Amino acid sequence: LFARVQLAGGMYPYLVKICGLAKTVTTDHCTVVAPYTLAELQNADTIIVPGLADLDVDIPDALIHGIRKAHQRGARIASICSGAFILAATGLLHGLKATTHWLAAEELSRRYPGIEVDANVLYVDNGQLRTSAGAAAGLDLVLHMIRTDFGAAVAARAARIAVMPLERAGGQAQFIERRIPSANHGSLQPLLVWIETNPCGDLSVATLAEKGAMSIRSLHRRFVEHTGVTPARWVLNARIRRAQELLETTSLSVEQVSHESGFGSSATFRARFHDSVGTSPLVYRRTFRGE
DNA sequence: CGCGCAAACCGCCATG
DNA sequence: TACATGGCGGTTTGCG
Repeated sequence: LFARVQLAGGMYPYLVKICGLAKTVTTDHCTVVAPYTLAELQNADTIIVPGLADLDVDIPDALIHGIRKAHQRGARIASICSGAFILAATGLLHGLKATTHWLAAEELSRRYPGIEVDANVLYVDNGQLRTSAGAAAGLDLVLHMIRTDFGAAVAARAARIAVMPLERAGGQAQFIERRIPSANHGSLQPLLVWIETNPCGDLSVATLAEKGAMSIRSLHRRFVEHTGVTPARWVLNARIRRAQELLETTSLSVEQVSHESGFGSSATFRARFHDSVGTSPLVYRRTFRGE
């Protein structure tokens, strides 16, 4: 996913290098070739730690030290799946929230009581340190990084290339509820998609409830349970996301952007935008496009 | 900024 | 009994 990211100017912003202790790593089902050594950890801006096939193997000291050193240097470090056990072994996750594959969550919590393990999220973003659940959640996390690095438009293109949804959940929420396959009843997914594609128009909780064929009370409960935020908050986040994309990719006036994103007035839009993003719409556009 | 009003939120409880 | 639903109403939030 990283390797295919392309900016508007045609350049590829990420250089991906696979490194390891050995030149080749054989897993149950395939062999991975790692052309680079662990020394590469000290040059990387972002380090992705993959999962372990066997949770009981000893984590090599060289790897632990390499990761710690890179962390001190300020490198961004993320784990996928049971890779959280490697990060946990470095001690860096102590006192932080983290996640891992749901089958391994209990074990992680047992071994490292200092880590607040949450098995119900797709990924946890602690800024410099991030952990993600199963393999697919790793892609969600990477997409999230691309979005914060280069904006929604670039991330959207990467998502399209990978044929995956840009946001399985969202906005400002730092974690995302994982959908368990069996929990199909009353899925919010169609509603979320509808909100995402129709930011303008009537998205009051009353119409949302009607659209989702449930009561306002249930809608509210479902949203909090599955997304971590209330319905109105989710709608607001979706509108901010749309506004950001419009600011990034078009030259529409703030007035037009606010209207196209579903805000009733540009005054409200400016206020809400500043609350969520931290800057005004025009400043956001300017800094995003590079002066 | 502040005002007035409507919507949203959420604990509580009844119901199926 | 365990659980999901949804209505009520007091309080908070947010819009114009």
